[in-house]
Amino acid sequence: MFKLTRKLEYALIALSHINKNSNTYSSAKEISMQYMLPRELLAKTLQQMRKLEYIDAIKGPRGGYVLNKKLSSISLTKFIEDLEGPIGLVDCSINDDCLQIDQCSIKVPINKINNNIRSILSNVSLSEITN
Amino acid sequence: MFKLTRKLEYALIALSHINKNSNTYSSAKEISMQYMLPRELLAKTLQQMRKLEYIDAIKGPRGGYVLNKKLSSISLTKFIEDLEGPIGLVDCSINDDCLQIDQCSIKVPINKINNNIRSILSNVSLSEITN
DNA sequence: AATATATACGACTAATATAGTCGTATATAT
DNA sequence: ATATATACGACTATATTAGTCGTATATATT
Repeated sequence: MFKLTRKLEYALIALSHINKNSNTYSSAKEISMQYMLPRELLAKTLQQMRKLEYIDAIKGPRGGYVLNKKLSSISLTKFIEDLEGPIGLVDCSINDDCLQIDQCSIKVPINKINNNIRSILSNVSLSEITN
Repeated sequence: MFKLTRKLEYALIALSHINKNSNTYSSAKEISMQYMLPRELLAKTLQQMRKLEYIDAIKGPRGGYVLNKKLSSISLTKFIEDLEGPIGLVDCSINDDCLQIDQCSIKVPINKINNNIRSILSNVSLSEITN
């Protein structure tokens, strides 16, 4: 319950690695080998992070990725939602199509908890995870 | 991301209903109709809650379920983990079989966040959700 | 110019987890 | 006796997540 996806795990591990090796470009190959992560999936994740402008990509031999944003300026909520979509304990925290309408007894309290979780994650920056 | 399972949703809705109708027994049929929940799945969920002694069951006509525990005395962490197993953002918060071992850069900070989430949920009682 | 190495990306398959159904047994109030 | 309710295991369906593959493109190096 409440597991992070592997994509997120890999993304965080990759960012941590790229951050610690900011003097060079880190390639998908290098990261996948060092942490024993499936290469192609990691590559896709890195590509997604580049699209989201978390990192920059340099093609060709000796190429790879570098940070493009200050990790301390990114909250975990933003990062998770950028990669995986909105955080919501129940569907109706995200959209409105629920048959229950007024019948539903738990919507309000669940959404409070949802906000609490988002707020915890908002108070954690990526640098706290990748350091 | 971070969605509750339907089982959990149904369980909370059912508890809320049973709680509000503590003068009679609430049946699976009645609850499933009122909230438009799939009957069999709800029934299973109620059976699981009975096994966990959250509710008592009475068989036969006019039978159904009643509360067997004070909702205010049960934390959401306990309830979720009883129904769905341990809360853990990553597998290594739960078990130890990870190839990474020392290599892993994110284990410690992730586990801190995990504890924060568990602690939020621990400070919410079922009565806060079902009232 | 040729080669090797790297990212980019869409299409695909595989694996897993969640959701939901069905059949049958048992208890009990009327 | 009958109807209504829980109990429960086996099963199927669906959705989500995880992972692979093929092909294109850019570029440093020789």
